[in-house]
Amino acid sequence: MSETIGFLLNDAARLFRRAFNARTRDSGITALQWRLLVYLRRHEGIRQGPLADLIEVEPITLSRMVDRLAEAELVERRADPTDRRAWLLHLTPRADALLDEMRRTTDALAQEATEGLSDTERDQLVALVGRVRCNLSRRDAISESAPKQKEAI
Amino acid sequence: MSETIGFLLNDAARLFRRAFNARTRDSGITALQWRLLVYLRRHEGIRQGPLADLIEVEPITLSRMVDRLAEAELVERRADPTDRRAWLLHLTPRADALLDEMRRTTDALAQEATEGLSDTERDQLVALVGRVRCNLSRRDAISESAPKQKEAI
DNA sequence: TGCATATAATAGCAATTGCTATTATATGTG
DNA sequence: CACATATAATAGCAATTGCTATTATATGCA
Repeated sequence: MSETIGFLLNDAARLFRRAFNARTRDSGITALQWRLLVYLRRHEGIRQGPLADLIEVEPITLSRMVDRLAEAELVERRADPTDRRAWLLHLTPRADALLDEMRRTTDALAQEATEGLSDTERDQLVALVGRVRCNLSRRDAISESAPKQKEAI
Repeated sequence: MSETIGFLLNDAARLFRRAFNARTRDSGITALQWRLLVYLRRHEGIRQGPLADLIEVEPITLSRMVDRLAEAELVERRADPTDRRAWLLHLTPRADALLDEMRRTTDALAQEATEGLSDTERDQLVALVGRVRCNLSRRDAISESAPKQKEAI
């Protein structure tokens, strides 16, 4: 009654991030960097701007994250042959190995998070949260188009 | 299959925060500050340290958040009569009014987030996410007790 | 009581993030 | 082709956060 679904989702997500960070502290990357790598694996060769949209940070923030990940030899910037302003991002073999390892961690964590839930309930949970995400991301796209227009002449 | 529940929860929570921030931009407070106020309403007269634990930021961070909220006349620090080191935190009437207004916003947002879900499905969602939160928060308490011990003599 | 230790809050510093402006390059239009 | 406008990425600055150290006060124990 006094707990909105938003509050609950945020709590659960924060606890998940915290548990993730506690388990991967020695790997040297954060939950946000992990997020970047996961999306990059799904979109090898993507440019910085679109990847910034995907992980929902500002382009300049992504640029600096990539600086650090390139320094750590997890991400590689390659020149875009079709546009000399742009970089194409690629994972290094080291990142692949790291992600495989992380995958085991997140699987174990997901298991712990859903302890006591039946298989059916797990499926329901994933389906329901997925629908919420879908609802919010549609809304988001709508409400975001407005601020993006310049102040009219 | 490639979406862990952690990823999903984080996506949904982030989209929720973003929608919240978009709708409350002119109120002048952020989602994190709102979180502080909500917990404070439930624990009027709490000290800074325990409140920092509740909203899961460092004590120094909470101290500075309270600086700003006191400046905005939303929170009031009162001396603790039983311990001269401590402050007791209280909401101002302004904060009460703000929270009531926010409540309408979050209710509407929760409605939008769960659009297309039946009442039963909504209840299931809240129950399932609640169980996940409970699982993770138990884990958390355990894994946190370890780092807290000093390096043994 | 007297002193070592614990606790509540805060300050200094470093790291990270976003806003705004800037640079380099691409694209559209006459 | 020439020039205005758009786009990809980055730099400067300000705000926020956490780590570590510090100050003031409280508590436990001889």
